[in-house]
Amino acid sequence: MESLANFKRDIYCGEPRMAQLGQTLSVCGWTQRQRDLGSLIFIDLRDRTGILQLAFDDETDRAVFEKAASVRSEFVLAARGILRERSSKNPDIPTGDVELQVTELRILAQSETPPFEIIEQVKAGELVRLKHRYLDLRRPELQRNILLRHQAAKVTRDYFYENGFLEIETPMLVRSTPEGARDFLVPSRLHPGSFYALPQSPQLYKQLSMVAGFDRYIQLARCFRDEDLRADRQPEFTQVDLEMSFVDQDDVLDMVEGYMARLFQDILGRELSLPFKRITYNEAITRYGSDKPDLRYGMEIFDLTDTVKDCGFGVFTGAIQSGGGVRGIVAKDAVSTLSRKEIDKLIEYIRGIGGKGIAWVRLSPDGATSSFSKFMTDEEMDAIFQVSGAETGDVILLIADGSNSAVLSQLGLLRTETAKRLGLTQSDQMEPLWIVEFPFFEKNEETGEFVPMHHAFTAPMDECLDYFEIDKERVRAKAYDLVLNGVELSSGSIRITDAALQQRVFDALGLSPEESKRKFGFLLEAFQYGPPPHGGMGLGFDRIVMLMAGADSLRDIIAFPKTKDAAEPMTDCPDNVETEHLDELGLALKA
RNA sequence: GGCCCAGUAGUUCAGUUGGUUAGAACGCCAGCCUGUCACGCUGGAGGUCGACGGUUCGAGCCCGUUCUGGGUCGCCA
Repeated sequence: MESLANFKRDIYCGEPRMAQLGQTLSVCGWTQRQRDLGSLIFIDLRDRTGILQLAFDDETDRAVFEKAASVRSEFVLAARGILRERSSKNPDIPTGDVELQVTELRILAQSETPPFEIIEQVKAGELVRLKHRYLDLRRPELQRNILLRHQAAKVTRDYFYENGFLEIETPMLVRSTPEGARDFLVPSRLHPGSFYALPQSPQLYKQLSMVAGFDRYIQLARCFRDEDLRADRQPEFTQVDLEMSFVDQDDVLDMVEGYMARLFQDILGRELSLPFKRITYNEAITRYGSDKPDLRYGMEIFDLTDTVKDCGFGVFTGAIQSGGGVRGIVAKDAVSTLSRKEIDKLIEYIRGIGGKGIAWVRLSPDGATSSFSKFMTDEEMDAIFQVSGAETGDVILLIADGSNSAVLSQLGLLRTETAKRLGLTQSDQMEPLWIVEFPFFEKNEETGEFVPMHHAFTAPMDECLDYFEIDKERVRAKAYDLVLNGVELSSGSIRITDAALQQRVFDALGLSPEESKRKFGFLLEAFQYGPPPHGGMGLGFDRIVMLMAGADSLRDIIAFPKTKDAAEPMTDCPDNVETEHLDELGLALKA
């Protein structure tokens, strides 16, 4: 190992060009590859900007040459030399016209042979890469993603700062709230038996910042939720959290649309056309069976309930008689992709999510085949074709269930799954969409209780105030979600600032005055001192970066992510702690 | 918590109806090589077949349990 003394890097590996020919340059980096041709050695030196070829030949000092011969993959080198033109050029890399004829070489660090190759098209599995995350991060793909994330963070701050937002840090140690997701708890040493929670979002603090008069707040906030993971869900994540005073819904949506447009323009050079489409929650559910539909493809849901209510197929009539219905989607030009075997897989998928099955029609050019036509008259089948709008080459997929909401949610998932199988989700089109007019209440199917769909401080729509006590399911909220290509990117709302209205909400939720005071007293108290009308939202920064990077998983755009069960293989976290440590916290583990 | 998929050399994988000494590619090590850039050529090393138990004369292969990783539903803004 050699020292860096009296060596000063003056250029990154990815930068040298023909313009610098003849100059003496100093570079530092990692050995991508060493090629020893006998009396000629090449080393590809890599840093975060790219690769530069170092050349050693008979003009090289013998000791330097032998040192170059000893270099192996991922050795850290400092090299000084003269930039010269290559005799045979490499058009595949930006520095491919030049190479550094090395006169001085230092091996700053050696390296074990890495457990996997540091290359773009890595073949190693997730686990081995996560165990050596610092090596995986050296790969160009992850280097690009982390750089992209950095740029996105910068554009985010630029945009909101330019629009008068203040960045305010909110606490990481907060009061636990029983609502919503599970909290990560942090035991308090100074208050044995008491716990902090890590914030699920800075919701209450940003509202208090509005009461404090900061008017516009922004934070790239770390948030924590102790729930099961998915490809697009990590236990800790970053939210572009914002709140604005003296605004109504449209002001917030406009501000966020401007942000998204700026982000995509500045970073990807892509134009998002404004304003974004808006549809209501009810419309989204009826047309797409989802509150986060992917609009890159159609496949809208149609209703066959009336058409088949008197047909001879018991599955259909049975569902309708028990209060449900029959609806379906048409997969355009899918007859070759959706063979009977493939449809069987879809049926299996539907059963996996609690459905009973799929009734289908394949309209192949040499005649239609169907799982249920033998129960139907020709006229009834024609009516189905009519309503569905299906044509030759299409496949009709139908779901019948005794509950309409089950029909719709199954079709929503089936629509997504079918699109995946048809390759419709490969498109790099961007289809942003606002979902507005969310229901205020959501009925818990098990307990029958009404809970807020968003949260208890969400303002109801003005025209819904009359239904609060008489028809809860009819109350809609000034709550909105931003969806991009089927991914929920953000949600927000206008907040309640009127004490009397807030009390009506608590009453409707069955929260006693004592209970609401105990849980949210500080907020209610603050609202007695002149709260400005305000609203805002929280955008999933990780998901936005994921979409911009074209990544399939959040793990690809977070430097040090967790695995599916919220562990980190590299540091073996979480881990046990010493008994003394627990004692100090007044904690004991269950045997 | 449910369902599905995967686990064999450092890595990615193959491994026949259960049958002798478990293979390939890349990587690694050594030698040769003056224009390579996924250098080339020659040779070599490298395995608790995730773990435990069972069936069998005999298990990488069959059965059970379990661990690990991934996807998904529930859950979750």
